Parts: sequence; C-alpha cells; structure tokens
Amino acid sequence: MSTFLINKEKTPLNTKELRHFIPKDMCGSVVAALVNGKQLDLSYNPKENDSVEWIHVNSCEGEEIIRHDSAHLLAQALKDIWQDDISIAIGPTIENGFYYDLLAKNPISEDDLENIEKRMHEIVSANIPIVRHVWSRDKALDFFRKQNEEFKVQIIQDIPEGESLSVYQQGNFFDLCRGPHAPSTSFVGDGFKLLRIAGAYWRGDSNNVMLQRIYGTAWSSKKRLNEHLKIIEEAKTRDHRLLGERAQLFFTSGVSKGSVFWMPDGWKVWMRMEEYIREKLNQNSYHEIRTPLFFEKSLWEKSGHQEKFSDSMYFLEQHDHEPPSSLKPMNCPAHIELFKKYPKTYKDLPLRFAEFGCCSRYEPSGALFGIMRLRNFTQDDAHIFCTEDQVQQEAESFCSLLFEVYKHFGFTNIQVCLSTKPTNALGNHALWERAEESLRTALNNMGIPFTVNEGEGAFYGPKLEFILQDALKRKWQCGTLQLDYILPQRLNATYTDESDKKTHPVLMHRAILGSMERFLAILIEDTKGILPMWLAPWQVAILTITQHADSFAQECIELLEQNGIRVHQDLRNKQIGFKVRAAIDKRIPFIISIGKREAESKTVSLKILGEQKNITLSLQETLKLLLNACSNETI
RNA sequence: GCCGCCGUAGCUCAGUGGUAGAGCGCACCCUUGGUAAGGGUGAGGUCAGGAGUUCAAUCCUCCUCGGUGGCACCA
Repeated sequence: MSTFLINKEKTPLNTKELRHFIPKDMCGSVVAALVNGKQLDLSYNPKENDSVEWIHVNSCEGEEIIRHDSAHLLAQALKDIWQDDISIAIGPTIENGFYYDLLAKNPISEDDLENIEKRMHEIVSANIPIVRHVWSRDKALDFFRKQNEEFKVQIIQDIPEGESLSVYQQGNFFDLCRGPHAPSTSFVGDGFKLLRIAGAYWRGDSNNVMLQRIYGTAWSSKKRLNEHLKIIEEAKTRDHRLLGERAQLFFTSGVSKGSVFWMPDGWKVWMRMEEYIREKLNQNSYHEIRTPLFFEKSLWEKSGHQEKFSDSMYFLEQHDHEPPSSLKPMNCPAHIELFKKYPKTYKDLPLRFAEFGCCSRYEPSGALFGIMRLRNFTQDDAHIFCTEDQVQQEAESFCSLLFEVYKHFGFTNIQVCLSTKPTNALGNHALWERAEESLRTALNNMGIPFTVNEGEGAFYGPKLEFILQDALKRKWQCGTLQLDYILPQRLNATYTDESDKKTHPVLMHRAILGSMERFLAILIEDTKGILPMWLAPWQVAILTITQHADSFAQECIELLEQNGIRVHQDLRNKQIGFKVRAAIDKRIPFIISIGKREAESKTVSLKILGEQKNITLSLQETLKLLLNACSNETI
C-alpha cells in the first residue's frame, strides 16, 4: 500500500471525485481511501496535496468496509421483501462479520435466511451505486419519520441539533451511516453468508423492546468465506458438551438444571485438578478449610448480600421455627467467620484461607451454558486477609501463581483486565485510588499487559479479571482478584495492629481457575478433549486383538500399572477396530493393541492419538516412552 | 428473564392428520479378529408433558417443561 499526494494538474479537467485518481488496474478492488489518515468514500472531492492511500477490498480495512456494506445489503433486502412490515435499527460490523437489528411485524425465522440471502445476491449482481448524501439533521429526521423508521428517528434525535449527518443511498434504500462504503453493491461480491437469527434488546437495555438480530459473516472472497466457515465447523466439534459426553466425563440433566453429573472418568480429572491446585496452595502458604453450604439469613443481611444479591440466592424451605437460611452464593462471609473465630494480630497477616467451595446461584435460565455457566459450581476460592501495605505484594504473588498454573494447563493466551471504581462504589476516594494503584503497580512489576475496564469494578473494590476463550472465541472470566475494604467492616473482622489498635484487614477475594467446571470446559475445548497427560483419566489403553493375547496383555497392564501409569484395559471379545474407536472416543492419548504377533514376540503395537501409523515397541521401550510422556508436565 | 429454533429408541437423526422408522449402541449367537463400528437374531418408544381443534393428532393450535443460538444478567 502506498501513499500519494493529490495533484490536480495532472488529472483530467472534469475529475472531481477521488475515484478518478484510482489507477486503472486497481479500479475493481479499491473500496475506499485513507485521506490524511481518515477513511473516506471514493466520492470524496480531494483537495490539492491531500495525502491518499487506497483501501483494497482484500485488506483488513477493506474487508471491514465490505462487512458494513453487507449490513446495508441485508437491510435493503429485508426492506425489499417485507417493506413496511419491518423497521430497521442498527447494523454495525463485528469481528468477521456484521449484524442488523430489526423489528418485524411477523417474526423472521431462520427458514427465511435463504430467501433474504438470495435477494442480497441479486442486489450485488444489480451493481447498484452506493451514494453518499449529507443531510441536515432536520431533513434526515423528516425523511425517516415519513419512512416510519422509528429507530432511525430515535438515533437522529440523539444527535445535537444543527448538525449535519451522512445518509447512504443504494437504489430506493436509504440508511443513516457514518461510512465509508464501497462505490457500489457489486464490491460485496459473494463472500458473505447469513448465519443465524437472535434476539437483542434495542440499545442493549432489557427494559426496551426486543428486536431480532440477523448475524452474518462477510469476506473479500468466497474462498475466504469458506475458510472461515470451515474454522467454525471445526470449532463446533470441540464443544465441551459433546466431548464431555462422548468421553463419558460428565453430563447435565433437566432434573437439576445448571448442575453437573460427574461420571467416573470425569471425576478422576476433577480430583487431579483439585490435587494439583491443593499442592500449589500448600507451596504458597494457604490454609485449606471447609465451610458450610448454607447460612442463616442474618449473616447475609450483615454482609450486604441479602440486599445486593438476594435475587440470585436460593432460600431454604424452613422446618420448625428455625430462622430462614440461604445456600451460599459465595464463600467470603464464611471465611470471615473463620477469621473471627480467634483474635488475630498483625503477626498473623497475611492469612490465606482456601476452599474448594461449592456455590449456588440462581442464574437466569437463558444464561446457563453447558458446564461453563451453572447454578451449582465450585470455586478454587481463597481469601487473603492482609494489611494495606501487603496488598501489592500479595497481588504480585497471586499473579505469579496464576500464570504458573495456567501455563501448566497449557494456556498462554490470557487476557487480563483491571476494573476500576464504579459509580455505586462504597469507601472513600483516596482508598480506591490507592487500591487501584497497587493492582496496577503489581501488574506492571510483573510485566503483565492488561486493559482497563473503567467503572466496572465491584462496589467494594477494584478487581482483576483473567479471561480465557472457548473454541468459538467466546470470552470467559476464569481467574479473578478482588480487593475488598467493605466486608471486613460489615462483618466486623479485626486484628490488633502494632500500636495495639483494633483494625480491619483488607480482604482479597481470589480464584485461580475461577470455577472448576468452567475451567475444565475451556481446557477440553482448547485441547480437543485430549487432556494433558498428567490430567488424563487414562494415559494408555491396552486392547487385545484376540483372546489368545489376554495373558500377555495382562502382563503389560501389570508392568505399566506397577509404574504408576493409568491403564484403561479393553479385553472384551470384540473387533479391534471397534475397540480402537472406543479408545479414541475416550481421547486416550496412547493406544496399545496386542494380538498374536505381539504376544509371540513380546512386543506391543502403539498408536499415538491423532497419528495414523502404529509403531512396534518392546515392553521396556513402551514403558520408557510412557514414563517419559507422563513426567513431561506440559504434554 | 426476553426473542428465534429444537425436543421421535441409550445416542445421531428420518418420517407421516389414520397410534412409528434407519444407523450405531445394548442382549444373545456365529466369526478369533490387525486399527474410526465383521455377520445374524432380538429387546427397546404414552413420538418431552398437558390442554384444544378433529371421526382420528407424533404431525395443526395454545400452555408448561427441557435444550440450543443470541440479548440482557454474571454482585
């Protein structure tokens, strides 16, 4: 891509628009231009010495413009088909695509997408010019009122009076838009596809009317589109719900919505995760504890949860005349109770209580998702009680531990986010400043890049979020570190400081994995179900090809098990192909087959999951290979 | 919670206004097998639940429940 300066002397007299400056061989591929660093339409009238860079359709910026064009195309198609029965709202670009929100008299269904798409292709073929108009606010208001486009009217009404705005026209379709757009509809080509239809609130507010949102994906060519569709298809095969059932790890059921049933192999994985975290807790001076599952309402009243969180809490039906209780939605009040049990002094701090705490929250039914968003889930939770001076050091230690753990699970792409003081914050401003600063400093000292979510902190303090992505690139908060200056006060937790004064400790809520269930789900999607060797329920499968090989197989199983290898044996009287398939479904990383040949020569035939060819090894070679694989913590 | 879609055998799914089918799994038998399902026989279903329309509903309508794609929510 190259920059040039406009020189009007060198161009034909009648050229007014930027597009006349496009070199002939580029005409079909330039969709817009970067003029003095600003994206503009090709209809722009350039000034002498304007610095211009062409935006090609196959560049990132060009594809972005195509996506926006596609959104308009979609809206035009909708209006063509349903006319006044549809009013359109907004149609922005998103990663890899676009959407358009609309309100239809009769709801549009997924069956309609094919038809809409067909109309879009027709509009592309018709090569309709896309024309930019600059209108006054009043003219635009008047126009869209006459068109009965209520949502557009609302958008314009939010624009300050007296300002002008741009409207794009393609045929008889007009849309309010900042631009830029390609010069005509044919530039969109055939690299787009409508994907699905969903609900979305007008302006993202659940108090507003619910619109329908049509999602699409758009690319500079059909080839790029197909590549993208293939990636989506591949990602879908990684779905933890699918793999979890196929490998018989867990399932969910309507008899306990939002809860998990763990099957024997899945529970093996769970216990190993727990054991690993427990080991890390021990190495880092945490004390593991166990607290009750439900507490009397009075505790939640004192902690403030009753007031702020009761919509999400489960209340227990009462027997006799006992005061009402609630299942715990979080562990913090319980940990504070433990802290308060015996008097504490500054010498006890920092004090770190950890618990694999099972929490229950009434999540909206539409929020439930596989085992990533549950109503019953377990946090690898801990609360650190410390002085304000210790906060930064504790934050650094926590980050260091978190990154060590994530690396061990094979995660390197970790998004870190600092959420700062919200409008409903409690506590004085100076305290917040210091708290945010200590988290910021901790991250900087650790060399951890992060983004800031202004005003997204909890009411009691700022927080760090550690975010991972699932197979479809959806983001999930996993680890978290939250500073809390309020709860120790509310529940009156104190320690005696150096000057013999009762002081409230700072409370740090922190979780590394976040939710055990969610973290494992993401791990399954990340690894396609082939869990790291140290975590896999079975490290090797031993299958017999004929029953005559049973005794040698037993010999192999014993040897491997004696060496601490987790062996899944399948000596059933079945075809070998069938048994291999079953082992693959279980995602067992090493698959050993033993038949007559192997039994006679005292060897095994080894298949490494994902590889086509088998290798033949002696028993000792096999043992060595497996022990090596098992000891490599990151495989 | 809201909008769209879906719910048929253990699983994946066909199907029709006249009370049901396939493949795989399962059980049994045969085959002693050579790497993503060898052959045969058989069991297994209130077609998610309820109500309505109809001579007749798995199919059409409504409600409920569950799942799913999003939105909102995730203190």
